[in-house]
Amino acid sequence: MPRGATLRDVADRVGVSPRTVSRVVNDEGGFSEVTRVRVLEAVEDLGYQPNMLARGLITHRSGTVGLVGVDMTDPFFPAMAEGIQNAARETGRTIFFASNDGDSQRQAEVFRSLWSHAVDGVIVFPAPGTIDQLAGYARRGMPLVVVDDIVEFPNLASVSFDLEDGAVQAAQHLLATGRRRIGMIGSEITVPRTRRRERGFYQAFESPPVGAELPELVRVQPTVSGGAAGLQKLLERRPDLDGIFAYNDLMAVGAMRAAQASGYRVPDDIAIVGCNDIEMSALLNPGLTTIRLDRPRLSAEAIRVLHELIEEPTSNPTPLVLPVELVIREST
Amino acid sequence: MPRGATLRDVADRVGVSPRTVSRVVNDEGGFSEVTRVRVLEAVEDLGYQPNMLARGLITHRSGTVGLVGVDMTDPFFPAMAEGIQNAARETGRTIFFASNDGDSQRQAEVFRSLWSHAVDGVIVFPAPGTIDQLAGYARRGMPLVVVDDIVEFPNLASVSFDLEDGAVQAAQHLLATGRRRIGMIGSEITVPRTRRRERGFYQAFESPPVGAELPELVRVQPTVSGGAAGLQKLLERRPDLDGIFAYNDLMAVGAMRAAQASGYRVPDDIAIVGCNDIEMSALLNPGLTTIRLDRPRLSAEAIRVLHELIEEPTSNPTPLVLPVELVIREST
DNA sequence: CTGAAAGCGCTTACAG
DNA sequence: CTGAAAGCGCTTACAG
Repeated sequence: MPRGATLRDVADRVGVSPRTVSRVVNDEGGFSEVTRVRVLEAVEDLGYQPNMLARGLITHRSGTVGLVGVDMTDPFFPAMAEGIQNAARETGRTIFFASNDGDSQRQAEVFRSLWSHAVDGVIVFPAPGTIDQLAGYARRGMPLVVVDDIVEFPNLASVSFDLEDGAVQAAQHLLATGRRRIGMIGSEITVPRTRRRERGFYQAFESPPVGAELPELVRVQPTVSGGAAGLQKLLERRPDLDGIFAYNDLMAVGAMRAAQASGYRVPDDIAIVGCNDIEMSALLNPGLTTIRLDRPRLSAEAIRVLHELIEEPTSNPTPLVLPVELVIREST
Repeated sequence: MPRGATLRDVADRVGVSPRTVSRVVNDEGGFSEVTRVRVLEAVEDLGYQPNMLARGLITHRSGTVGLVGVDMTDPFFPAMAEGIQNAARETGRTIFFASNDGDSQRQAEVFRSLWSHAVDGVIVFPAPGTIDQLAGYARRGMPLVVVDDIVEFPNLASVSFDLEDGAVQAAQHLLATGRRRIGMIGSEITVPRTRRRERGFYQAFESPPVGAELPELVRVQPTVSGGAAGLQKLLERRPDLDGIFAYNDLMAVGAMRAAQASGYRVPDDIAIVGCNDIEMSALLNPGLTTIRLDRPRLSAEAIRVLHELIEEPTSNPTPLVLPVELVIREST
């Protein structure tokens, strides 16, 4: 941490008090045009940059926002993080970034650190089972936005995608295109958001078309290899399976490769629908039919809601749930 | 930015001076066991967390490190960022994250902000043409590590991959597997690192096998659609092309899809080699032969070198260039 | 082993 | 329109 010019350095050069420089730098008004020009010249000459540490100590605004993801290598995450980072910059805030690795302990460490650094607020993709932990920070006055989950708590907002409906759309699409023996490869991580996707999936079978059989469900790790394992399990139960809905696109890819390796053709023998529409999905062969999430929209809403919370900490915002859309490609 | 318990709150509760609490919290020694226990109890009870803003103001160590990427949605980046973030956490530092979008102006904004927040150092994937900008910050005392480029400057280290050799390996592999009419799809962004890859590519043709023709080169945007356009351009020049080396995997995917769309079989008619080994490359059909970069290694080295620079700001580190490896899959 | 004083670089509240 | 004083929450340098 190098030392640059200070308010006093600028003041000494111009021959005014630090208070006057502060007024000009923050454009508070109450100074003459001559003073303004001379101060700004000195600021330029000395390369003065205000020290946010000193400013934050007084104003209780550090100009920083925490972004806590699960794992940056999740292909769903980077586009969201990029959007959040851009939106934050436009409001003059810088992003602290950290991963919780889906682990409650690690998330606790991360929040301790963010608290120490006096962040103005945090956007978090919560580790499973950490809502109480988060609510604790919200109670202590930290503005918090939970992404990808539906939570109601004072000083804590939540924004998420309507993936219950996404699962309905996926299953209905499989049924509408003539599939009758359908399986879902779900996630073995048991949190409300995984359960919602399963609920939507089953909901589509409440008034099934003629000939549709009861759907199958397996739960595996939400990874490529998990998806492959899930497909194997489903085929053991039911070798004549003709449609798959996977919890996410990575699992769908795994299932697709495993099906092809077992001699099934996609989509001729088995149709596959994923979820998330990650960048890779359009580039696969065959292209993956999936549920598209408007990630730029979620990024923008998350930052917007967080800023509202920062300005008005007592408000009790209602959870925001964004619509999703089926994208049909060659895998169905 | 909420207000938590302060050193004084803890001191008042125990009945000692803030100075004593400071000693215990920082484990400086010079206190009795009784005092230690009572202070730590009070710290626990009050949920005291040191304010890094106040501490940083005095110590000139903020406990933060900047990570400046080009664009988080570049599939090469997230695994690196995750590694850097984990390594930083182990040394008790938190990451400020920002993208420069490959733009010099934006990078300048980002650095102004990082300077204001008094980062202890920065790891940067530089925007094209910004070495002078970065050298300026290094000169002002900011420890800096440049990734993916070779730079020599006081107080500034650089770590990168030997992609000149990677290009040699790629071209030699194409030649060794019998390809004779080979093209390279290069990047239109003109910086030393793109030129190095082209140099390596040509180097492999300095003593070519019998029948090998002079290679072709086109330069396009380093994206999927750029790769597709690049392949079209190469085929216009030379419809009997039988081997391609692409600047990165995204371009290789674009070239692969474009070749297939034009009726060429991969690898039967045209073999394709990419570069970077992003996660997607193993999941394509056919799987992409490419140059693997040891990203965890680079992350670890970047943080290690940065910490050395933070401890010893005057040292003049030699650029670190890491070896790379060809990964053969079905596209060749 | 412990504490009073000064000060990091700013802003707030006040006086002129 | 301008400035002197106090203080944010800590650490440093010193005294006892």
